[in-house]
Amino acid sequence: MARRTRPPGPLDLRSQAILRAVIEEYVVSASPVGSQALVERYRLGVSSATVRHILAELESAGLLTHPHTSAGRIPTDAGYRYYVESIVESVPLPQVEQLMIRHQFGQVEFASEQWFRLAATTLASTTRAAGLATPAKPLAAHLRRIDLVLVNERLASVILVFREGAIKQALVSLEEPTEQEALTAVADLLNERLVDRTATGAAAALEAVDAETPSGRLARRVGERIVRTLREYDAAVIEEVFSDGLLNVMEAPEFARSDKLRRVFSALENRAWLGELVGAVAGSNRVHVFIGRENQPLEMRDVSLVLAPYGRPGRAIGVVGVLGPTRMPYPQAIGTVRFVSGLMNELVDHLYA
Amino acid sequence: MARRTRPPGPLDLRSQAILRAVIEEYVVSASPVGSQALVERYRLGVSSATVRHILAELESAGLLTHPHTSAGRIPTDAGYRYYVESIVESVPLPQVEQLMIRHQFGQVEFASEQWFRLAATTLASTTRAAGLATPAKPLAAHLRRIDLVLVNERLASVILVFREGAIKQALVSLEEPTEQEALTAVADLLNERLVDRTATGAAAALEAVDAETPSGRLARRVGERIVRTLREYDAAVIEEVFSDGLLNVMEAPEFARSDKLRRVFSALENRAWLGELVGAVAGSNRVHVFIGRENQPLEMRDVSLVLAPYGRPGRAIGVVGVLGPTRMPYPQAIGTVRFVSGLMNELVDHLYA
DNA sequence: GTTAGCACTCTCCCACCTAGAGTGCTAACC
DNA sequence: GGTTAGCACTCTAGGTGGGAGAGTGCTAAC
Repeated sequence: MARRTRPPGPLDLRSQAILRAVIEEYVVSASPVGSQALVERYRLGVSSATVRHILAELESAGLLTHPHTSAGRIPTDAGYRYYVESIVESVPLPQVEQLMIRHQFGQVEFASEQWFRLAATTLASTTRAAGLATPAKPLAAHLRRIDLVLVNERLASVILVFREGAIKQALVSLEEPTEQEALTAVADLLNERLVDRTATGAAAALEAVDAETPSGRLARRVGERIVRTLREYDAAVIEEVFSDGLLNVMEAPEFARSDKLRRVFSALENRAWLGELVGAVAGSNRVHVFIGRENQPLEMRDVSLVLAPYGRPGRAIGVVGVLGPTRMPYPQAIGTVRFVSGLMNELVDHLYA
Repeated sequence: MARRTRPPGPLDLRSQAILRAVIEEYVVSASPVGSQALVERYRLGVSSATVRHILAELESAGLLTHPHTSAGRIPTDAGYRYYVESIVESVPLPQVEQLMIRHQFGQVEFASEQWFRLAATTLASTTRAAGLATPAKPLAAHLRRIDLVLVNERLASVILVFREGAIKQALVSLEEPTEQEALTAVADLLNERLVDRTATGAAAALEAVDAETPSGRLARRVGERIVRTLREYDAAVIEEVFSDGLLNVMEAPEFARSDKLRRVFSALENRAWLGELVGAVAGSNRVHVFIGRENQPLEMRDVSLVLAPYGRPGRAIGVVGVLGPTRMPYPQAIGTVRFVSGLMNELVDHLYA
């Protein structure tokens, strides 16, 4: 038997149809699919013996597998991959649902910090999987405005507004008792010098501030805090990943025992990996699919991700998508993610138009 | 047998000691405790037969129960309640850990939006349960400052800074193409009229703005958006519940099958209930313990919560605490929650001092 | 190339058994 | 009267064995 996991290669149409049938049957039934069931439920025009023959071929090509001798076939990760790449088209979200979702987004049109949350929630309920979304993070933060508010005489709150609409806040302790007027003057000065700059630009501009006068020292101190906040903001790969509908994933029978679930949750807490994914997805404008063991951290071996970027290329990028069991209705998931990322693009466009 | 769940009543010292031994043994072993094991591991000075007798009494008092005839005893919710109320004192966190935690909080002393996240993370890792925390939400939002930034000629971003240091952002669409100068003028006007007011006060003050001039109309439009944002902020019972370490809960053997876990997660998504809890806890300055079925939503029947408020009574209140299986080391959990809520109080005090 | 037929394999489920843990009760003891 | 040893009893966990059912792979015929 030299034909052990022969590389996939192009499949003839009949084999494709059978692979497709196995996958689509398995996606709904969650249990191995036998040759009998296939001939009964799909008009393949051949007998179960022939189907068995082809199933054996698909298995030796590495696209299907066997839990044990006398069980039906289940797709491998490679099988799903072939299915997604070569067999099916994505299924667009039905018009009715598109309208409903547009309506919901209309409700939060003027609350930009809600957008990505709603995206995750929408994806979760539409695909019955977990929805994921990150806010659109600027590649390099450009200051748009600085605001200083006195909290008490030795503590000030710095509010930074970025060109992309994001906001950051930080506290600065003050060396001397200070009044709001002095702070406001410093804010005016810093607005003049630092606005429209990135972290390094702001640091350079700050050097030019006279450190001899009391107000100059105050400006320096506050300015340094601002630069540090900018640097921290730039350094964060992703600011936040919002997820919703993890309950949907818990309901899948493959996660009935909680050790598998635990793996998924611990992977979701793995910020470094999520950052990498966002990076991978942000590059192009497509919907990306990551299936089972294709995912770097082994914890994610039982789930698939369907992700798409949104935002303004080169300026601010976020990611939306779904996470579900590898046994996932990919065509629908891809269609839904495509629609939602498009919607997010429209919203973000308003900020730049 | 008329002695079916006789009300607890005061227990003699020996019964208390045995109840305590059963609970503490069960908390670490997670399996029913028999009379034999008790005499072996705790010097009770009596034989297993006597212990059996007392166990039977504790059971008829409703403090212990039996999974089945030939199994040992496990505590009931009432048993844990009696244990927490009448038998044990809370165990303070060891000095070493207190220092480590203080050090970590020192790192984020000037990043107030991190405080409650760190609280949850700290509680999770220290108690090996899930940590929960809400930001300190003002009871009624007082405006401290308004900032307007032009996004594009028909869209402006409103930034509201509250007395308590919180920030809210909203977008306003503008009826006519507008320049930043005009917006800044409006911001000055609104700052003058609306600052230090609550939602209703601001709405009243807005009435006085002349709606005839173009800038008056702009001020009205922006002002109305501000009032709506204030109202929304006030209406939200809790803004956000941050949780960390849910993995710890998943690891407990009682959640090996995922249906129980699912219940917990779905209860955590129940905002209304969390709001009620926060309300209940916010009133007094104690650590509150909610055990198993004492919790309103039946989904929470398998877990306990140990919660404490922090913040400024009458002004801004948040809640920190842990969520774990009912089989939880209560004395340690209570001690840790008490310590962390004290720490949070210190941090918040800086904002008011 | 396709199909019917068939032996084979493996899981699932049920019934059954045994060992072990722990109980409740009773009678004796201090 | 409280405490204890002894004992019969109950229930679970875990192991064994067998039968039904599903599905396979192979072979020989079409």
